[in-house]
Amino acid sequence: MTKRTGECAGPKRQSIGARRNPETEAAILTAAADILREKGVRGLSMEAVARRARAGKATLYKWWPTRGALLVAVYERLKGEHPHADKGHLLDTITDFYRFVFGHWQTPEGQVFALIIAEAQSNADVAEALEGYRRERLEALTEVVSWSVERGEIRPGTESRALAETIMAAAWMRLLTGRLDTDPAALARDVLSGWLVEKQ
Amino acid sequence: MTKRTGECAGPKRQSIGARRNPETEAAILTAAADILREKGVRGLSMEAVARRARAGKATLYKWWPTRGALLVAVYERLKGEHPHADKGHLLDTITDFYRFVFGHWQTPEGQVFALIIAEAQSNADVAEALEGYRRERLEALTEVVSWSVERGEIRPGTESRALAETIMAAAWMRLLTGRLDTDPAALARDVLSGWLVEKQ
DNA sequence: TTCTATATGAACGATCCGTTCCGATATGTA
DNA sequence: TACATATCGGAACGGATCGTTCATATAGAA
Repeated sequence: MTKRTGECAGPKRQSIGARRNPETEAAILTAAADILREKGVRGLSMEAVARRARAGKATLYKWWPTRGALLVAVYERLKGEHPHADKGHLLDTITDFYRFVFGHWQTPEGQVFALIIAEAQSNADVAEALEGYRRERLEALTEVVSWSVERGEIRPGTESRALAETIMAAAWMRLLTGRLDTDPAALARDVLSGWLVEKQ
Repeated sequence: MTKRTGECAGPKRQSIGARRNPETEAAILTAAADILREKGVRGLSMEAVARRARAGKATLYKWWPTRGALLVAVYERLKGEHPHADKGHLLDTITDFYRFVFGHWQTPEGQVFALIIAEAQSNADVAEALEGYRRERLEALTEVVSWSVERGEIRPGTESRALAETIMAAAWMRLLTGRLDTDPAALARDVLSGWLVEKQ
């Protein structure tokens, strides 16, 4: 079994003097993202990224000292905006939320997120970055939920943040167990119906 | 930086004829579990396991062709029973459930579970084993929830399996984001209070 | 006894690790 | 102009692991 060693892509760059070359940074992050898409996280070696980006390993290690740092950088670059458009009813809003994230996670770019969670289990740098992102997303989701609470859609006394975390956990669970084909509307109903004041 | 290469432990075994040596299997799985405890998943190389178990690499690869297969075998051996003692009230039952799993996941043995989930993101064998385990656990939890539904504790019309999955997802979320110090009672309340007929 | 399947230990070529050199390039300052 | 500075690509290193393949020894099964 001959192991295909990654091909080189793109032109070679040079130093542009006593400052960092933005093209080099872009080329490396692009190469890393491409490798992740094509070969998964197991194929993402520093060697392979340097080869593909036509960059020196010294350059790579200078700016991203660990594989975790590189992974986080790729992720920061790829992560899309999660719009939380308030649809007037929380059930619709969360259905849309699930539809959006499941769709996003099914794209090659979105699949990186599962790898980030995986890497975070054995890499403190990645874990820290993931935790920051989780908090950020939780706050945004909490805000949407709290609007619904103010409108009286939800049982009085409900803690918005707790419910938001439940909503988020259900999504992560589907991601990590390969069930992104779950029906967003059904999931939203399963998660939320207990909390809604007006029973459907 | 001198990298400590794992020590050998235990006696050397021999062939016991034209059949598999159960001592070899035990020695290898024990060595793998020990390495996981001591050095984490990054230290779990086939080389290191063979060295520590005083086994030949050929033997290792014969029975566990991939690292994922070995990880699953270790996990199958370590996984403890999750007792779902019905406490009469679902809130108490789930509080106990969270207390048990968080405690278990904080032990060296339990930490393997997070690594299994991580490995499942890039290893189909592990993903399949994880999915089987998830289904098994979900059924057990669903049963407990359904008892509660029958007792009338929960809003009528609640789907036991959906609620059970929500309960489980909340636990996984805490595991994967390093928040096993979450208060079990508070979490159970945050997840369940919307579904309980008698408020708070 | 002969056949078969196992277990250990050693070696192989290959890959990746993290680091360290080198020479070339281009900026900013004196 | 002259020079120090900082980057970049490329190559090499010692070490570790990978997955495979030998040789040798063991002992049950036919």
